[in-house]
Amino acid sequence: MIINKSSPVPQYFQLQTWLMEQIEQGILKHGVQIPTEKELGELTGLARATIRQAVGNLVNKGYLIRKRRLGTFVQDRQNETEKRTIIGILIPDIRSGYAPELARGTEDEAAKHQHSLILCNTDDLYMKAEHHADRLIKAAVSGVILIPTSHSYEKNRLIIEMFTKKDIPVVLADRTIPEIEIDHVTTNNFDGAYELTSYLIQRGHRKIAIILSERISTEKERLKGYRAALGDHDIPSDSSIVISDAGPFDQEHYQELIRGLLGHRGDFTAVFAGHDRIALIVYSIAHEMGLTIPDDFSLVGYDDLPYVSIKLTTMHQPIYEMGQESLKLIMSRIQGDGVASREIVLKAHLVERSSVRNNEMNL
Amino acid sequence: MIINKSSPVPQYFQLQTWLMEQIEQGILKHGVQIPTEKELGELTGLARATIRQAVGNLVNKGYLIRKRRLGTFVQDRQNETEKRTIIGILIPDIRSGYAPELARGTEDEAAKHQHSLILCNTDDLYMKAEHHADRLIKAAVSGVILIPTSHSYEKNRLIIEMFTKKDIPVVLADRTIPEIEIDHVTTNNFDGAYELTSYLIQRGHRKIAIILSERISTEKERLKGYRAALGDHDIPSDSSIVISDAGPFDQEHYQELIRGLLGHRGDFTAVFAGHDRIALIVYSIAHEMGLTIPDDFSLVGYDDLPYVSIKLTTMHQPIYEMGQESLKLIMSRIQGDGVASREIVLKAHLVERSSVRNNEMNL
DNA sequence: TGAATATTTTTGTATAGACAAATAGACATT
DNA sequence: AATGTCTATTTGTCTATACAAAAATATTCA
Repeated sequence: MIINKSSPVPQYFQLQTWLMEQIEQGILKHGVQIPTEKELGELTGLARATIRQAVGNLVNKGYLIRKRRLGTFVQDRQNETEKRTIIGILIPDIRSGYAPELARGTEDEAAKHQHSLILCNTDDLYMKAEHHADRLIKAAVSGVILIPTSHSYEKNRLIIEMFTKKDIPVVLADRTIPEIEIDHVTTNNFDGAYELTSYLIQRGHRKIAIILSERISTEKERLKGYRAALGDHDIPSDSSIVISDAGPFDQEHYQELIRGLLGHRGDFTAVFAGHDRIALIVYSIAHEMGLTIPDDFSLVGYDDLPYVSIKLTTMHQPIYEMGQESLKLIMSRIQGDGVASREIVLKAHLVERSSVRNNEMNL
Repeated sequence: MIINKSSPVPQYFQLQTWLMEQIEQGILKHGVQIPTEKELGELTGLARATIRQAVGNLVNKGYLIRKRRLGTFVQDRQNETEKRTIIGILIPDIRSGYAPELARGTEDEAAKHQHSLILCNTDDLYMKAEHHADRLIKAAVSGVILIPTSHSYEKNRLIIEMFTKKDIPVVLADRTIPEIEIDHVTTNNFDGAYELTSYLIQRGHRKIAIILSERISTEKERLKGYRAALGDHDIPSDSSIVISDAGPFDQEHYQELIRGLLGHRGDFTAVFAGHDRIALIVYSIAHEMGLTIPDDFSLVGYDDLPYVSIKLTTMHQPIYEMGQESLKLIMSRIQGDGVASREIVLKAHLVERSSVRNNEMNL
């Protein structure tokens, strides 16, 4: 190693750069002693003060550590990675649906890995999501769990790119985005809806109404499962009792749709609500109209939300586990897994309560 | 300023300390030029290299900034505060009760102030709380919102001290801790319970059962309000229908207690549930036993939890606002408000639904 | 053998002096 | 008025030297 005395770059800086390269290229590894100041003096022909300046700067930056009488040693710069122990979660609203359960599963798993969780509510708005993404990047999160919004796939992609540009791994939870290679965790929505629909059919229901929003990937799958089950049982689909474009969840809008549906009750004997919150609205509207469940019609939901006080037969989704698995994927990416994007599909299972009437004898 | 040449503490360190004190005591303010190296040399009698070492260290630490030809200036250490834009929230369980609403209010307000929110679930366990506190401190949060656990005031204090030792402001939300000077936000639990009890009395109820846990500060206040209302209406308290030591919320335990209470139904015409989750259990146990509300007995709750599908008359607590106000208190502390500890009391209001029967004619 | 002591090495602290580089501000030039 | 040049000042870089302090190692002594 030669110091260029005529270079405009300071000699201490030349030495400092040289040492840093050695460390970063792994030539000088953690714990290894670098030459003593005297030796460096002989090597470079520089005065000890100059050498001290170079080494001192690297000590300040955390690359080296000096030990009196023993020498100067290479330090593992674990500080940086140690500081970055935060994961972000972008969720539409922590108050709604399964969000608390998901957040809890994620946080518990994060805690196991000594990580913290930053909670961001997007309200399905691009502006808010962007704003949060910006701050998450500034906070140097080491990974992000995203529940894609139902509004625009394009916008979701933009958000994802904000992170991937900075090499921050992203995992999608529950919902997916088409045509994008990214780790994601879902449940078997098709199979679940198939099972749930078959359950209704087995209990003698042939006129099964359904209400959900096709625009959301999970509900789209459920609609497919519903149709497949009907088809396999040779039941023709009746489009008048299929509301598949209900749009993103909006209390009032759904109330209206459901009032409309319950208006011509002769057309169905059971209602498949796209998820439990829809089922709750169906229940309350039915109550309003003086109808009782399952006597006047049967009702099933999807999710198995906690703290639901009605006896709703529904598909239990392993939301807590979804949070856990999402975080595990993030952790494996953080630890440098370079494998292709992975998909984890968890299994939902039917929870039988008492919102479905057995109509078999009526057949 | 005199350097003690015979002191065992290095002279550069003496100078460095002196300069730092000047800055931290505000004698040398942001932007002010400190004496030039030459002047410091004359002042202290030290060699320039020694002075450079002292000043250099402070430059490294970010206290000073050197400008060639111009001199050395005091730097506002805003980097740190700029990076620290994270608030922690310690909550028993994000899934339960009003936690999501509180988290949402907090997060929205934090976003307004360009801050992020780290969510920590403690499960009311000291071990978990300590663990989270540790990591929040390492993550350099600039403030913490704590929902005290019901288990032990001592333990809560320990957690608070972990933060205050590091000058991290703490705000208590909802529940309070006695004998501790700290910012907190609550609702008027006494007045609310008084109003709610009076409401029942006005509707002809004189035998009002209550179930809650006195160990939780909020519920203790509610019990007092309940008793005050009874007293003011000259209704003697019947201890056989007062369950005030139900302990921290535990689904199964409460189910048992409520089954016991509903066993001797002649003793009361209304039940005051300490909070909505208790009310939901009362409702479902009543349902199990074939009782209907409000026909067989009346029921009121406290909280006004969202997504409750029964028509429960209850006190609406401004939980979202509580989250907002808590965060505002934190922000004012961050901005250096040194005032004495503050208490914000928000107002709850009665939400009349249909779980209370008007018994007035029966009197 | 084991404890006390001395030696040696390496970083830590400190001095004195020199020239380089940047630049605000004064001054000169176009 | 705009631009270029000079100057003084301050920090930036660098050398050479000296003694201090810590600590591993060798040596001495009881």
